[in-house]
Amino acid sequence: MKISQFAKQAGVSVETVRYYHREGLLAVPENSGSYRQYTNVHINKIAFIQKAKLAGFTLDEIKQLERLDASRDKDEIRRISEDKMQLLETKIAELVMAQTFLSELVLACKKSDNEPCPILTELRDT
Amino acid sequence: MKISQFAKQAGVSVETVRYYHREGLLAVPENSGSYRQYTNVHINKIAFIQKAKLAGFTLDEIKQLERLDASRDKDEIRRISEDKMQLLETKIAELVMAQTFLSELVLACKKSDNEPCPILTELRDT
DNA sequence: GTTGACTACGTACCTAGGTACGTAGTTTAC
DNA sequence: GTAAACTACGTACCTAGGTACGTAGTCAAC
Repeated sequence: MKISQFAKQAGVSVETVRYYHREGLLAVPENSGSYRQYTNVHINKIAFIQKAKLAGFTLDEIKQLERLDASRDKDEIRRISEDKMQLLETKIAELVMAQTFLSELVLACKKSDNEPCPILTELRDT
Repeated sequence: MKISQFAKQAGVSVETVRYYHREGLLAVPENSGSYRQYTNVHINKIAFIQKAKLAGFTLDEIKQLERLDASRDKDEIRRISEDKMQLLETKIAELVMAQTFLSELVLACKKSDNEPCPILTELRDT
């Protein structure tokens, strides 16, 4: 299939497909005539990229995972995955703290009557 | 005090101070002689910005909060804060899903013996 | 045989929050 | 009185993951 049908099936934009080509994430398919012919191989590859993104990997890391897969370097794949989990852990903790902080402020704001909003005074003074 | 001492006390870089000036987040202090004189007012303002960042607000939103504070618009401040909490909620849920997914994969990888690493095969097939 | 849709390619632009650099003026130390 | 350090200002650059646009080629339909 040609690029626009492929992009539609893969659930990304044509520009994104080209971007992945440029970044070396997605092999450029052979031409059939003047245009590139995309196949299920490419669909699967895009699906893999999307899933790895959902798992928190960056595009660079996804490229790296592919290389390690090719070289069957299981230990390194696991190391990278564990690092990523640690990073997710940290980010989650940060966001939870922000959320807790903010929810306390909003609660205080609801309780306050005609005083100035505690959200800003707390941010200023705590 | 002059900008470099101020930046040090505020815990940001000189470039960041200037950036905040450019973005209209931090008022440019009066000159004393040829150079700007920073005071505790500016220190407090930077501290406020840092805390609001920790609470998950973007610099644009922090500017907006200041304006609403000046106009004493408590309802709008609370609305923005609740929106932000919702956004934090969503982001946290996404990260937790990524983390859960990844931890299952790493666990499967540890259990596997001489098979190919399940992390990549799962990403490919699930 | 020309219009419209599609493709390929290259380059610029976008957000967010800065960072870095070059130039020119000023102040401080010796 | 001059060299080092500091300041002000403007502009360019950075990451990440794309998006948008301009040009030129190609293909199918009418």
